This record gives sequence, structure tokens and C-alpha cells, in this order.
Amino acid sequence: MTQDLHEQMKIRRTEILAAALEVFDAHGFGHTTMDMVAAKAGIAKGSLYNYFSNKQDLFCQAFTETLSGDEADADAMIAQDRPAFEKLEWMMDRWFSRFGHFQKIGRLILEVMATAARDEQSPLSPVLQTMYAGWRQRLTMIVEQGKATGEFQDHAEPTVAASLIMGVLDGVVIQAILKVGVQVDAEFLDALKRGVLAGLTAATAPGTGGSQS
Amino acid sequence: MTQDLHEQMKIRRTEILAAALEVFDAHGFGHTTMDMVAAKAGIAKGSLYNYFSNKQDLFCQAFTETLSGDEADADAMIAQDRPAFEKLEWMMDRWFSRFGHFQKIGRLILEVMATAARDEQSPLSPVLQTMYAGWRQRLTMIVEQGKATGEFQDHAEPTVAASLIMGVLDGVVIQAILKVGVQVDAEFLDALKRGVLAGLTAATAPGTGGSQS
Amino acid sequence: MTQDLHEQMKIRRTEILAAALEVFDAHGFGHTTMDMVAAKAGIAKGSLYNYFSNKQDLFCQAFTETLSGDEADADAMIAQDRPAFEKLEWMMDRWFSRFGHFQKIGRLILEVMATAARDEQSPLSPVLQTMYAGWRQRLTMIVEQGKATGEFQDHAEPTVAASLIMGVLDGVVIQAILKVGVQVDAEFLDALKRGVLAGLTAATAPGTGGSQS
Amino acid sequence: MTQDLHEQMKIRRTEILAAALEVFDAHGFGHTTMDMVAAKAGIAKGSLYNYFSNKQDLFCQAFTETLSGDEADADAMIAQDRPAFEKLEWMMDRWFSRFGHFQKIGRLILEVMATAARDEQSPLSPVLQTMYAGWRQRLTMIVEQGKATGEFQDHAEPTVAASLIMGVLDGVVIQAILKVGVQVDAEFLDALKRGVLAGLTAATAPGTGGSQS
DNA sequence: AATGAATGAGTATTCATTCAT
DNA sequence: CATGAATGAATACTCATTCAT
Repeated sequence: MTQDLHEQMKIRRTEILAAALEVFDAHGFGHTTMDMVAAKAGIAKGSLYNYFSNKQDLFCQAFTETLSGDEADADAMIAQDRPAFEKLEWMMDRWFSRFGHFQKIGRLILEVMATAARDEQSPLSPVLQTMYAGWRQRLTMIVEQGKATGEFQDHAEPTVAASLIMGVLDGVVIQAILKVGVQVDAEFLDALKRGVLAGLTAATAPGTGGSQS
Repeated sequence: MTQDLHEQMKIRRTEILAAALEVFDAHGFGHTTMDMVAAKAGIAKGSLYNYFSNKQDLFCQAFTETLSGDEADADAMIAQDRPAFEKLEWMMDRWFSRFGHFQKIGRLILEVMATAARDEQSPLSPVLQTMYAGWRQRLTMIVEQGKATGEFQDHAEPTVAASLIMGVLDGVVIQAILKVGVQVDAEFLDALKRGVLAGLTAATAPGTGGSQS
Repeated sequence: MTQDLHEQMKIRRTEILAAALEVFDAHGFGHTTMDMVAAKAGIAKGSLYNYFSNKQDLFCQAFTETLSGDEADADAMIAQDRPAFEKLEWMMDRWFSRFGHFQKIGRLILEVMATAARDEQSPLSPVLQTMYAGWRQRLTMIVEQGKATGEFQDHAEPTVAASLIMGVLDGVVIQAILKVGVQVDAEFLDALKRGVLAGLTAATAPGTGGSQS
Repeated sequence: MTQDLHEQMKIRRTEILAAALEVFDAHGFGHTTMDMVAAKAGIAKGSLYNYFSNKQDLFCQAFTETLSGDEADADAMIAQDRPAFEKLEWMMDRWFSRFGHFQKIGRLILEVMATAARDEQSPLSPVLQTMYAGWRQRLTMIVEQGKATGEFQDHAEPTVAASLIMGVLDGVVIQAILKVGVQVDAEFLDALKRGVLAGLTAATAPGTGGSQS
């Protein structure tokens, strides 16, 4: 019975989080009221406080939950014995396959970023920190492998390369969210992959500061 | 005399905008009160409404003003008869020289993006749209020139390449703002330039397109 | 239990309306603050909004409630088989018995009239319209009966007579509210009744219609 | 020159009052701003305070001015040697000829009444008091004359009769302003006159309290 | 645990009035 | 006298949170 009760609450909690995510995404933190969330979740406003201590907490948990996708697949892939080249492609394909979701929660991410950027004490900060650290580490490992096997050129400092790759992915998502012109489709993805890989594999990085001629 | 008055008001307006920018950036739109802005600007709360019709308007103008840097230099440079390669480098150098400012107002930019992403009717949307359109056009022109002169490889679709370049710059700024590990210094910039240019000039992008097989 | 709650809220609502009526009457709509009403009702300011959506709504409901006296007695009386003469007297006696209340809320009525006169879209307009329409109809019926039975002379167009009777009652209330001299007592009422009835029963109105010549 | 200046100001003052009357009537005291009045009068907001000490004062003077029509004609007429009967008719005709104006400023009058009723210290109170006192006196004199000459029956106490006559006129104006159904035209006026005169001249006031049968 | 009525701190905005020019 | 920018008091309304039932 107690078990049932716990199950019940767990389910209810999940329902609330789903409702909260939807409402927060649609209206933003500031314009979302607890009434809205309660209404969407189909429970009384006061009941929310049996599951979450306050609005901040609810927002934070809802965001964390939706972001913490299963990253096990990526780790498993990296552990495999495959060319760094292929691994990087796989990562970008994976990112692309999630593009729709990113766009969906992109507004929320932007808001979270703005909040985290403003207040480092925010409970949201570690969430972003962890996520970025994880992906940077994975990308760094891939680049390192590539350099070790000679697939990638030596001019690429792995952590910097990882940052750039993450940067371009973030940047593209932002342009898509803001609808400032970019059309993200298979062709775009292909160009993106080619560009990134070309930057890493280019036989000779063109001498900066001088023309090629 | 009337001239003096107009001058006075123009100066006052600028002071208010500076104060507003600072406070908005520090606390975000929602947590900034008109009292705060008035106090920072050293005038009475009610006086704000002699210059701006409401809080939204004040925010929008403050943001627009700070973003609309003089882009004449970029256009002048593009018009010159120089290799695309050099032009692109110049652009990235220029971006880097403004990096400090971007970081300073980055939190504000994120908030504006979140707002614009949520409400396309927001007066902030066109500001972002215009800015992105302008820079995309400039970058596209450079890439086109590069392809025409043979500096850049043919696999780079100019508008896509422009998006990618802008994306990586945006993404890097975000990582810097969020302090998620990247250290943006001269060395980083160099790697960034090399990476971007390598992506454009690489003789042949390694066998992408069949990667999934 | 739920029943109790509903009862509780009904009672609370009535208390608020009573408090609101008092404060609105004393200070007028514009000079009454929600704080005043809340204080008088003994609840928190915010709680008012659990019962009324805004100040206008509160005002409108308070006014409507106090005006919508039970008019069933008048209708019942009219339905009886009695001389029109007696019915009209009864009506005026009834009005007189309510004179104290009219005087009490008279300032409010004047303000409502001013509002309704300025804005026909005001929710107060229909309240007045309905009230006037009801009483005009009742008076018209009485005059019609009086003409049919020969009690009243034929020169009295029923709807016009009804308007005049209502007008004199309104006018007297206004003079009483403004304290511009009239002393409304039993003697005055008697004169009023005599005057009205005389106007209806007078055998022949003295040569009006040629007066201008 | 000083004379000219005085003239100038007098003219300006009159213009302001006209503008104020229009705006106050259209929007009511509470919703009229000094800016509106200044704009309508074509001068600067601050200049209003060179002519009137504050908003209240401006309102009061504007209202007083529009109400204080020339009453000399009425007094002259009363002084003539004519039947009371004719005089009373003349008075009602005069009232009717001004009906349009009453309707026009009626909303303002209602608001003034509401204000005066609420605050006897209001400078508006004496304005109304004086106006009512004047007309009551004139009507009382006419009724007294009529009784003395035998035109009117003895049952009419002059001051009470005067109040009733004024009341019906006020009441009719109110109904017209509120647009609650009455159609005030020549026919209506005729009925009104007949009714009033009948009430005064009726050979025998019907025994109150008993039916005629 | 669930409910939802009660709470009251928090704030954008208005506008009569002043006063330096 | 004319002007209109500056002032700041005044106030309706929201909404996260609490707590009695």
C-alpha cells in the first residue's frame, strides 16, 4: 500500500513536470503562473507544493528532467573501436536527430541560459555546466583519438576543437529557434558535417595572416 | 535656447539608456523596476515616461541602441579589392575585438533571444532579424567571392557557410557567457580562424555522405 | 462541508457588497480605493478579487444589488381588481416609504446616472434602463386602466403620464438629496398625491395649446 | 496697453472655459486631464494655472459660467401684469426652449450634483443652491399670484407646488439624458403643461384616501 | 495528501502641480 | 505671462505561498 502510494506520487510528479514543461516553454518563467501549471496538470494549485517546494524548484526540475536524456548511447559508441572520423559523424547525426526536440525546448533553454548567466548561484547553473562538460569531454576524446590515429591534423587542439564543434551546433540551433533564415535540413546537415570534418582533416591549415597565393 | 533644451533632452535620454542597460543586464527585464532605472539615472521615476512610453519601450530601445554598432566599417572593407580569405579574417578579428562587449551584454542578448523566440510580435524580433540578416549577407558575399576566385572550394554553399560561421561565433559567445569552460584568448581565436578557413579551403571534404553505411 | 463553504462565501460576498456600498456612497467611485473597501469589509485587499473581478465589477454589483428591491409586491398589487386611483396612490405611498433609502443611496444613484449618461456601454446602463422600463410599464398600465374606467380623463396619454409621474418622483428625490429646500414629509406627500391625481382627473385642462397666441 | 492685456486675458480665459466645458462634459471630471483641456484650448498645460488655481477651480468656474444663463428675462416677465396661468406657461416654454442645452450639459450637471451631494463644502454646492432657490422663488411667486387671483385652487401650497413643478422638469431632463424611453417633443411638452396646470386648477382635488366613486 | 480561499508584498503607470527658463 | 520637463504621490491588480478544512 505504501508502495502504491509512492508509485502514485511518482506518477503524479511526472505528470506535473510534463505539464510544467509545456506551460513554461509556452509562456516563459515570468509569465507562467502556478495556476496555469495546476490547471494543465489537472490538480489543485496548493497540491503543487506537495511535490515541489516552490516555483523555482518546479522550473528547475522540469528543465533538468527534459534535458537529461540518456547519454549512455553516446558513451557506448565512443567506447567502440571505430575511426574518430566515424564517431564524430555519429555524434553530429545524433545531434541532428534531436534537432526537433532542441527547437521545441529551445526557448526554454535560452531562458535558462539567461538566468544561469545572471546568477551563478542558480540551481540551473550546474545543470548546464554538467551538460556542457559531458559533451565537451566526449568530443575532446574523439578529437584526441583522431589526432592519435592521424585522421585529424595536428593543428587542432582537442579541447578547442570540441568547443568549436559544440559552438557551431549551439549557434545553429539558435538561428533555427530565432527563425533568422537558416533552413536546417539534410542538405544543411551534410554541409555542416563536411565543414567540420574538413576543418579537422585539412591537410594544411592555411597560413593565417597570409594569403594562399 | 530651444536648441539647448533639445540637446539637454538628448543627453538625458542617452544617460537613461545607459543606466537602463546596466540595470536590465544585471537583473533581467522582470526583476528590474522602473525605480531602479530612475535611481541609477538620477531622475524621478515619472520622468522616465517623458522619454519612453513604457518599460518595454525602454528595454527595447536600450537593447537596440547598444547593439546597433556602426557597421559601416565592415561594408567598406567588403567593398575593397582584397582576397576573400583576408576579408574573412578581418571579420573574425573584428568580432573578436568586440568579444568583450558581447560578453558584457550577453545576458541581455540571451534574454532578448528568449523573448523574441517566444513572441514574434515582440518589437525585439525585428532588431535581431535585421542584425542577423545583415551579417549573413556580408558573410555570404565574402564566401561567394572566395568561390569565384577559387580561394574557397566549391562544396561550400555560400549561405550555408555564412550560417555556420555565424553559428560558431554565437556558440562561442554563449559558452563564454555561461562560463562553461572555454577560454577565449588570442590562441583560441587563432584556432577558430584556422578551423573556419580550413573548412572552406580544404581540397576535398572527406567522404561524407556515405558515412552512415 | 462544501455546502458550508459555499454558504461562507455567499455571506462574505454580501458583507463585501455592504461595505463597498457604504464606502462608494461616502467617497464616490473615483475616490474609493480597494484598500478602503477591504478595510471596511475586514479582509485583505487581494481577497476582494476572489469575489469580484475588478473595481468596476464590485461597484456595479453593489449598486445593482441595492437597487433591485423586490418588485413582486407592486406587480401583485397591480394585478388586483381595484380602482386605478387607489393603485396610483399605493404606488406613491410605496415610493414614499422607500424615500429614506433613496436618499441614503441617492449620491450613488447620481454618480451612476452620470456614468451611464456618459458611457452607454457601461454595465450600469442596463441596470437603470431595466429599472425605468419596469416602473414606466407599471404606471402606464395603471393610467390605462384609469382611462378605461373613466377615472382619468382622456387627455392623458398613458406613457407620457407615466413619464411625468416618474419624473416628479425623481425630481423630488434629487431636491431632497441636494438639500435645496424641499421638506419631504407627510404633508408634502399629500400635496404630491393630490397634485398628480388632480392632473389626471381634472375635467378639462385649461386652454393650453393656444397659450402662445 | 494694460487694458489690452486685460482684455487679452479675459478672452483667453473664456476660451479656456469653453474648452474645459467641452472636455469635462465629454469625459467627466475624473477622466479629464489638464493636458486635454490645454490641448483643446490650444495653450500649454502650465499656462492653465495662470488662469485657474487648480483643476477643481477650473471645473467649478466652467460649470458655473455655463449655468448662469441670463435670468433677467424671467424676472422681467414675472414683474408684468399678466395672469399667473400665462406666466407659468411662459416659464415652461422657456424651460423647453432650453431643453437642448440641458441635455447637452446634463451629464455634467449630474456629475456636479453627485459631487455636491457628497461634499456640502464643495464650491459647487452654492451654485446649485442659488440656482434652485432662484427658480423656486419665481415659481412660488407665480403660484401665489394665481391663488390670490383665484386662478389656482387653494389646495396648492405655493412652495410645495413650486418644488413639484421643478421636480417634474428635472425628472424629465434626467429621463431624456439617460435615454430611458421618454420622447420629449412638442406633444410631450403640451401634455406636461396640461398636466401641471390641471393639477393647479382642478376644481376639486380628489379626496385622497378614498375612491371617486 | 488534496483543496482553494486568504493573504499582502510588489510595481507599472498616471497626472495634477511646480518652477526654471 | 508662456512653456513643458520634472516631480512623486497615489493605486489597481497579480500571484506565489500558506494553512485551515
